[in-house]
Amino acid sequence: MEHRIERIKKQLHSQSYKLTPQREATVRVLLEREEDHLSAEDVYLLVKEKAPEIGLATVYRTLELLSELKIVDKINFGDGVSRYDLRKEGAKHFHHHLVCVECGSVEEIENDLLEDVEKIVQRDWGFQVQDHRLTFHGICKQCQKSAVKTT
Amino acid sequence: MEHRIERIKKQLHSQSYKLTPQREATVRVLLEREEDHLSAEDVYLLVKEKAPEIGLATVYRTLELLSELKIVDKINFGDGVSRYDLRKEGAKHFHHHLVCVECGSVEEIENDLLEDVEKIVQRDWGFQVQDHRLTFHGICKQCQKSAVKTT
DNA sequence: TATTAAATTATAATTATTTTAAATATCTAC
DNA sequence: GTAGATATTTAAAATAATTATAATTTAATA
Repeated sequence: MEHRIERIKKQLHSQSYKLTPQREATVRVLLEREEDHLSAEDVYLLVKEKAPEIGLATVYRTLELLSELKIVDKINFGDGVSRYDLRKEGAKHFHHHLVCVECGSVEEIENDLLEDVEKIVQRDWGFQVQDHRLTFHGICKQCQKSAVKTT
Repeated sequence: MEHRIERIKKQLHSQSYKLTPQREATVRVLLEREEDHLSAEDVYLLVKEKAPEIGLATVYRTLELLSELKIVDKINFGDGVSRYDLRKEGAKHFHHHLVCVECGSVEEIENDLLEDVEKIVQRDWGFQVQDHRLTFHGICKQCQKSAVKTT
């Protein structure tokens, strides 16, 4: 954890941004809840536990900054709020998501399943791919099981 | 065009929804601008030309309804507004998008590039895929050309 | 063509996010 | 260690997107 904070501190400094206590608290929340997909409001409430004086606008600004630096990815699952997802260390690509339309759970897929597809896009459409967003909507394992039970 | 409106009318009636002039005007705008990715506001302004008395809330409700009936797909490119994209007739899957980070243009890919990937997700993650959202971010053909020129 | 449930209008309310200006704090260089 | 320049935060207000409300109107059916 401390190691990752140090790294982020360096990333900020290299662009002459400062690591303020508010920013550090925000990053810590993101690290602690790495598996989740928190909205700005969610992050705000959690950061408030560490740094009660922080304002919501600061959280928004911090998340925006981390997003620019590619430390977090901003995603939207269509529910009206932006969510922020920490990039895995050393990950070349943004990971994919499985959103269950029954229970709303969100699972992550680390494997890069799009290598071939990106090659095709590059070759056949002449589009120089930099990043992607891939989300599947469907029924998760758990909900499939429950559906069988109740049938 | 008239044929597609008729079909949509039947789809509405089959769920006991009415095809009001406002809804028809909205659908016509979507048909006329099939290649675009209009926001609710965009649609509203265009519909107003045909039906000046329409309210923005009605446009939102209509788009929401069309979305439920799978006549349009609601997408979000991360710019804070939802966009509405007419489903191609007979398309089994939602098409993909290429968003240029330089000029903001959005290109559509009709081909289903995810068949294999969906099989893998189904098999290895036990996730029953119903739909997907795939967007690539990068540099479009035109912007690549201009970049070469200015270098 | 009268009926009835569904839909629309206009307005207000919510929710998410961003901006502003004044006050404060971080990091660098000394 | 500390001053100073600059970045950052705070708090509040503004903006933007979307949804809800209640009264009025209208589309489709019999």
